Amino acid sequence: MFSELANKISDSELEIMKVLWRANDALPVNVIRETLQSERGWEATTIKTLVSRLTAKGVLQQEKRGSFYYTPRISEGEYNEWAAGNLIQKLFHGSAKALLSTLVRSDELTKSDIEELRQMFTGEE
Amino acid sequence: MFSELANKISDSELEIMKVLWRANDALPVNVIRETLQSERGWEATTIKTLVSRLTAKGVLQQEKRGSFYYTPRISEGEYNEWAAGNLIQKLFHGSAKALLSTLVRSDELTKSDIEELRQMFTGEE
DNA sequence: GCGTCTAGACGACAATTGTAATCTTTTGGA
DNA sequence: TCCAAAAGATTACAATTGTCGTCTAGACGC
Repeated sequence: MFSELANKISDSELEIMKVLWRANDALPVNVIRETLQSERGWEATTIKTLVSRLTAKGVLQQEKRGSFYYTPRISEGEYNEWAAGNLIQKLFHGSAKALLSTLVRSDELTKSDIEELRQMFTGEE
Repeated sequence: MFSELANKISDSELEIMKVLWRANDALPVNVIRETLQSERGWEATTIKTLVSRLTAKGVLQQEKRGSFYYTPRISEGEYNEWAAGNLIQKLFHGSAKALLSTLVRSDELTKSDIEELRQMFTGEE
């Protein structure tokens, strides 16, 4: 039920979302800007545009407290779940196992990754 | 080393790739068209455009045999690996385990999926 | 040889995206 | 109270994407 929101987030916009998710709190644009200006070298207006677009799309919620503060209407976990599910549908015929097999077979997983996964599946609960 | 090719494939273009991957052989546009016209309801020119774009991007290789036959320059496995790795980098800080945890915690995996995965990690080889 | 059909080239056009500049309205400070 | 700085709105503009239409040059049947 978040897919309508999630599939509207572009790559650049995602950077905005990440800042808000990390902050875990409503933030005004200038705080987002401070973070992303150093991290990505973006101009202030670029950030504003992205925030506006996300708000227009309904992905961010705007709240007036002096200036505007923004809150995501979709959590990082929800988004990540959606994105993973989306990939699985699009490329792996809906089979999470197929995705896993691909990862195991590729260089994506180091030996120690595999060991951790093994523990995840054999370990507790 | 396939990332330059992979990250240029758009969603619609991917449908073309899937047909070629399934065929596992070079195909002329009209065969691709027959498949996709029924499956997706696309007009012939739409298919041609997508094939041309993929060729221009270097993702498909064109070979003149009477009419043109097309072959992918990236395999489905390579593409899927790239896409999975890309997702992991973009959303899971490079941790395949984090992706897995998300899948396990979400509805993406059924009980029997999890059982299969457990076997994958504890079973043979 | 002539007309038709098709493959391929080229053009089109709106929506989205990445990246920003400029204009306007607040607003906090001297 | 007036101004500069910040915040927000508006505009911009090229590239990509999704979807097609049209035009042309061969290929094929009669």
